[in-house]
Amino acid sequence: MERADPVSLTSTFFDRDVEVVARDLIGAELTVAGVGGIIVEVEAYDDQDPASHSYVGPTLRNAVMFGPPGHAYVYRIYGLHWCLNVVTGPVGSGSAVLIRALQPTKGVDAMVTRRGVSELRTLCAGPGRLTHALAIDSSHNGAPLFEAPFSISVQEVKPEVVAGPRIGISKATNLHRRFAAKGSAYLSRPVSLL
DNA sequence: GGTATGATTGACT
DNA sequence: GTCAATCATACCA
Repeated sequence: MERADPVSLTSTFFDRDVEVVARDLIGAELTVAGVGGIIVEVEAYDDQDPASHSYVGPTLRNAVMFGPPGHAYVYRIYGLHWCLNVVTGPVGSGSAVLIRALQPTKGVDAMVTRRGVSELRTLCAGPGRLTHALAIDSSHNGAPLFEAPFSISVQEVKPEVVAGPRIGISKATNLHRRFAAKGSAYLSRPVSLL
């Protein structure tokens, strides 16, 4: 049988508007050292967005967001979890896509061991869970996601994408900048219709 | 110098 | 449903 192979993404993919990249990332496969899965949930942020870390302009913490597209912005949240973002273009726009949930496909055993749970549904369902499962931490901050140990590739099947309000923020809740694979069982939470 | 606050999760009532 | 864990950053004195 014939089928197209997955296409690995390069830096140009990320050098576009943050919402466009966010939608296109749904259904792509993200792995770190061969461990990961299909991206099923993301959120978009930029420097015009009161809920974004980049809203206040460049600082030591968010410097990576204002750097080249395709690089990882990793930060600690609530003192105990890591969150993974992909910087998007153009350079200096302070925009990034928060990766919120994966459907596990590669290296499931390794992820189960790291997380200490075996249910696939919750293995990578949430930004903190996902980074734990893939062993992502501050050492990856600023690293290019289109080079080893990272890999992002577009799959042959593109899920239908739905949008809704973002999760866990108190500002700009009217913006529908959360994107998810419709009907996926691996989301951190169902997409609200608000 | 001190203090308030989160793009969260897991445990518990 | 409520709440503690735990710390880098931001902001105020």
